[in-house]
Amino acid sequence: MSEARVQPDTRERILDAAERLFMESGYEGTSMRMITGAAGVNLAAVNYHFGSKEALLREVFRRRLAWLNRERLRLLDEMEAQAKGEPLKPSAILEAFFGTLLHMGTDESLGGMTFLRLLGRTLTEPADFIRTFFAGEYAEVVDRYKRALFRALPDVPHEEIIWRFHLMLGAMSYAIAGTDALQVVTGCELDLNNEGPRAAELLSARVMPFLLGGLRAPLPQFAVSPQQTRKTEPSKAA
Amino acid sequence: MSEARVQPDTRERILDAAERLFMESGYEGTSMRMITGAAGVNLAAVNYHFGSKEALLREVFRRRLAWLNRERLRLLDEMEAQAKGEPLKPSAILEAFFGTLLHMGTDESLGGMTFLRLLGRTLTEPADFIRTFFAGEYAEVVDRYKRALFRALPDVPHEEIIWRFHLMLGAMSYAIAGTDALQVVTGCELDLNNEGPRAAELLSARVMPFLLGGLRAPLPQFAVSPQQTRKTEPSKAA
DNA sequence: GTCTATATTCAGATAGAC
DNA sequence: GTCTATCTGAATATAGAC
Repeated sequence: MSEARVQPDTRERILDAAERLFMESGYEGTSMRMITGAAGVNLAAVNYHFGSKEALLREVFRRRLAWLNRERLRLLDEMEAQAKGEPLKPSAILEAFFGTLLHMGTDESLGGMTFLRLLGRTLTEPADFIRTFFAGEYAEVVDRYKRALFRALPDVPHEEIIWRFHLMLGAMSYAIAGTDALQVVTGCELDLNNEGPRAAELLSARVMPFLLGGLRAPLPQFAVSPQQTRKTEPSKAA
Repeated sequence: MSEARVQPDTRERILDAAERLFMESGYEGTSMRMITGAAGVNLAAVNYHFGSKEALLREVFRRRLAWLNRERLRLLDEMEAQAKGEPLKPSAILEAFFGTLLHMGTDESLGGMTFLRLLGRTLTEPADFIRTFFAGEYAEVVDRYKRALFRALPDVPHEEIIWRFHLMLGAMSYAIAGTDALQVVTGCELDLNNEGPRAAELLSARVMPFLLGGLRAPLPQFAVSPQQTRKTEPSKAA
């Protein structure tokens, strides 16, 4: 990376501004003029540096997901090496997958809470090119973690595990992205916005027990077919 | 609001088309021309009948949420009357809140799966007017259900209950709205799209145990006693 | 109530001077 | 690499005939 010290690097400023604005207003709701205005650069600079608005969005994510994917794979490799062939604990798998994500929220150089919220929100953007982009970016990591969960929960049908993976992703995404949306719905302000870097720790303590509780909940009747699974008694709260 | 004649009712056709297109492409991603084209009506008809695109969106939701809110309140009233002052069971509360929602997915006259997915997806739309609209529509029902949960879980801090309400809403919304988005992420096709009316039953059997497991998961350490905010070990492992 | 035609604004993208 | 000026198309909305 060539450090443009004299100037605060046009490229980076565009990416930072786009990251924040896509988070606040969504992809369709953010115009190039809003981005270049906020970044303090010329309108033409986006197309010069990135080629198009779509390509800009992809680059906004690529620079963050590169680290996230690498870290998630590294942690899984490490845990599996230590386990010497034994299945991992579900809680350890979730901690690696979601904890790594939440860690980004504490580190501004990894995008901080802005990127976390952008990521959660963008997963529901309907545009086709966004969905195909994420499919490619996530494929390897999700496949590895899915297989780790299959081994960790040998009595649970694979389809059920995939469903619960979906549900955990959904809960986590809303917990992060929908902070203000859901606050409006539940009419109650949660202490996330004012906490800055600590927000991710608070989130983690709140969310991880919920996810584990959901993942290990009793199976629905019709899903138990292959071999009668011991009903995981959902340890009562409080 | 005056009744139109025998016609296939321009107003309804616009609402139906808008419901589907907003679900598929989002609010910003759907143009008036797409809507009037799909509905087979004139472009000017939307502004004649509804006044603006924003007002159209609100009306799309109002005609469905009227039933949903009424039914949710009715069920809660009924249960509370039968309980004669005793707290309700958490599972009964969730069944009333989320089961009513899922029931709409089985009934085409209530919008079917199209509306369910639209609702889940629209909760994350960043536009301001959408968020304030939902705040007003949801206020009463959410307040009533929150209070029912407070009574049902007297040992759990209110803030924790609200968080878990958020998380349940998020999981449910993604399970419904993000069907294709998350399928792309997890790289696995779930049997939702082809099941038609049965989709809601399948969803219910899959999702309700997960939600209950999450709601009743062990509490994070710091939520029990307000002073110590230690790093939390989310209780038991596998 | 429905339609045509149009006003107005704003979007993404680019050509070409510097 | 950066900037001005502009192209082209599409968006919402409305005026006014029928």
